Amino acid sequence: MLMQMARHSADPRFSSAPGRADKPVSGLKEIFRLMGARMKFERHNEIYGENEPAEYVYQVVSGAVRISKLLSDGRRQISAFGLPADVFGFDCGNEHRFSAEATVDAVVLVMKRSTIEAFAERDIHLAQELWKLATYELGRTQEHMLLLGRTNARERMVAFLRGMARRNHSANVVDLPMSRQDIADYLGLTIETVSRTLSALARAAAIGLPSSRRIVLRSHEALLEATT
Amino acid sequence: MLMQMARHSADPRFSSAPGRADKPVSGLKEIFRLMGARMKFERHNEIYGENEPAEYVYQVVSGAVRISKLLSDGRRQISAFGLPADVFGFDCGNEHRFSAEATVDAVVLVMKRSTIEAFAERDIHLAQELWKLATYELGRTQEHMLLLGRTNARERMVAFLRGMARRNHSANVVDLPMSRQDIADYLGLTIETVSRTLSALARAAAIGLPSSRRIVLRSHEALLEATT
DNA sequence: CGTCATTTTGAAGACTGTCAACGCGCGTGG
DNA sequence: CCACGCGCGTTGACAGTCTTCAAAATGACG
Repeated sequence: MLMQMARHSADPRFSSAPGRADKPVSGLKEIFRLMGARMKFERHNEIYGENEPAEYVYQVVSGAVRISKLLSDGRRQISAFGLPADVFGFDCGNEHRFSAEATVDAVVLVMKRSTIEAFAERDIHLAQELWKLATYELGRTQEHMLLLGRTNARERMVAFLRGMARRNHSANVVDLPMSRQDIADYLGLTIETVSRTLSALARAAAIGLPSSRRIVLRSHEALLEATT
Repeated sequence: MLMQMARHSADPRFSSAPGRADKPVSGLKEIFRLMGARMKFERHNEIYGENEPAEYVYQVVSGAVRISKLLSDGRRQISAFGLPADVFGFDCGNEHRFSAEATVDAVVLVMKRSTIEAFAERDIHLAQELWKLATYELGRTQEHMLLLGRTNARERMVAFLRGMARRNHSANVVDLPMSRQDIADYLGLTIETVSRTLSALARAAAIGLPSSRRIVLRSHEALLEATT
C-alpha cells in the first residue's frame, strides 16, 4: 500500500531537521535515496507476508510488485501494483495486513520503518507527507472500490489500461509488468474474462496486442465508448 | 450547507500542546469536542458533494452518513458508513473526491479543515494521529476491496452484518441506520439481491428479521458456514 | 383508512465463472 | 538443430449467480 505518491521535486538536503522546514520537499523519497538498502527480488518471490511484523518499508526502483490479500480458499485480491518510485509497506499496526510479492524481477530500496517514524517524530513536514500519502492512497483505493463494485469487465479493463498508460507516461504503449492472473486478481475477474475482454477490445480496434505483455491503446473513441 | 452552526467557544486547554502528551488521548476527537460546531442534517441531505472544496471536516455525533461516489449513469458505490464517533471529510486535495449524505437524521460536529491542519503543523502527535487514522482507513478500505472483488452475495452480507454488530457493540442485535439501497450500494449488489440474501439467511435460521431495519444474528455457526 | 415509499418476491435474461482443450513461446536437453 | 516439456495465454461450451423488469406486500404517516 501507500504507493503512487505525488511526484515532488526532490531537494538534495532533505529538511528533516526541525530548524529549517520551510520548503515542501519530498523528504520521504530523499530519505529512501540516502538511506535505503538495495534489494533484489526475483519474480513471484515474497517481499513480506500477511501477519508478518511490519518492520520495513519499501520503494520500488525497477520491476513491479503486487500488494495482495488471500482468502483461505485461494481467492486473491490485489489492491495495488507498485511501479518504480512507488512506496509501499506502511501498515497501521505492527503487522502487515497484506502481502507483497514481485510480479517480475524487481529491485527495491528497503528501510527500517522505525527509522522513518523516528524522523517523522521530529520532522513535522515528513509527518504531514506521510499523512498526505496515506490520504492519497485512500482516495485511489476508494476509486478502485467503485470499479470492483459497480462496473463490468470491459470498463474495468479499460480503466486498468488507462491507468497503466498514465503511470508509464508512455503515450499509448503499455508494457505490462504482470501476468494475466495478476490483472484478473486486481480487477476482480478471472483470467479467462481478462483474456476474452482484451481480445474483444482488439477486435473492436480499441487496442492492439503485439504481444501478450504489450498493449497499444489505439482508438481513444473506442475506449471511451467502451467505458460507457 | 453549513448554516445554522452554533459555535462552541474554544477551550484554551485542550491537550494538543506538545508538553503533555503522556496520555493516549485522541487529540483529534478532543479538538472536535471542544471546537466542533454542531450541525443537524435530515436524512438524504447532502453534507458535502463531489468536487466541492474540502473546507470542513466532520465527526458523527448521532445518526449515520454514507461516503459515496456516483457514476454518470447513476451507479453508486458507498465506500464507508460513518457511525457515531467516526471522523470523515479528510481528502487529499482541496476538493472532495466523494460526497457525504445523511442516511438517517444525523448530528455532526463540523470544523474548519484548516484549523486541524494548523494544529497538526505545530503538534507532531496530532499529525501522527491523522496519519494513523488515514492508514487505518486505508486498511479497512482494502479489506472491502477483497469483499467487492472476490466474494458472493451471502459472504458480503454476512461480513456487513458482522461489521455492523461489532461497531454497534451490541452483541447480536443490529439496528440498521440505512436503507436496503444503501446496503446494496455498499456491498456492490442490487437492492433485490440484498433483500433475497437476507431472506435466505433468515430461512437458514442464521438471522432473525423482527423488522426491516432490525436484524438479530442468531446462529454464529450458520453465519460462519455461510461465510465459507 | 388511503397514499406513498420501501421492501419483498417472482420470472426471465445477461454477464461472468467454470471446466476443458488448444495454441504459443521459450528454454532445455537429446 | 530440433523435439519436447512447461508455463502462460487464448478460445469454446455450458452453468451459475446476480441483475433486470415487474408486481405484490409491508409499513409509515397524515
